[in-house]
Amino acid sequence: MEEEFLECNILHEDIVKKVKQKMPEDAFIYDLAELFKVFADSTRMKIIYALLEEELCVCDLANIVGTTQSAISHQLRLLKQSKLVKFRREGKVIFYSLDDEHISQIVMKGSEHIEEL
Amino acid sequence: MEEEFLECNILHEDIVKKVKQKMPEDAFIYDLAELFKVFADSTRMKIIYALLEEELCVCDLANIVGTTQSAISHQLRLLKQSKLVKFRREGKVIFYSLDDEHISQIVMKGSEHIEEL
DNA sequence: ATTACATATGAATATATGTTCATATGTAAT
DNA sequence: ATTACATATGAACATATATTCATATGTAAT
Repeated sequence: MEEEFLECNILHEDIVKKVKQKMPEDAFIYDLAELFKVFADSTRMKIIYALLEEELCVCDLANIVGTTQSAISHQLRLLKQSKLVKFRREGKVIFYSLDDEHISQIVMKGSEHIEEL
Repeated sequence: MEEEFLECNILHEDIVKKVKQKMPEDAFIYDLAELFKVFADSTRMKIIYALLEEELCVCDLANIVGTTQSAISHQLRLLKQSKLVKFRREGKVIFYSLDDEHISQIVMKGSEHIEEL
């Protein structure tokens, strides 16, 4: 017959306090999640794997990944915004390549986890 | 006046062929993207950071993360499905903890990238 | 058995996100 | 200037996903 709305009491107050102190800032967590979002799509992951091998133009990427030029171009924009790829122009063709050594490390750690399942 | 719909010719055939051979299977890429999806949400990232410190129950997680018990519970289900957390029951309380050493490594690599921007 | 409470879960809603289509931009060649 | 083509981009659409709300389940205590 209780009329309370106790969503959730703290069960272990000291532990909660301790963990809260060690938590990173919200903005940091947000940025980190944003970074992992880039890896969280199979089209982008294919692009990344392709670029791990070779500097590639948009058109070749579309062929390798198996989708349209437009889709690749949209995804490259996200990768650019996250500073994961860089590019250079050569006439009409634009070549993309990976911009950061962490990328392969992140991908490798992820694939280790997958392979051990 | 051309009536062709050349979406995208292969520009560098030899390179495309070479990179294609080195590409992982689609299923692997898909699984990898699925894994990174788990890290690609700030609520789950907060849960992960909290669990890096300490084994925690759902209720305490809700307080630390700053959301409802239900939201935490839903997210823990995803983390369970990806084999990233394990749990043990102690009476009414269920304690969650990280299930894999790769998790901290993946998070650390990601945060290195963030911090260098 | 009934009450309390920690957790789980289904359905609904709102929002985010990827692809497609049409079109624009930029560069080179004629 | 005009044509060709590699790439970029805006809008529309479809799908995925996170949270909320209500409610169910499981455990312990009375």
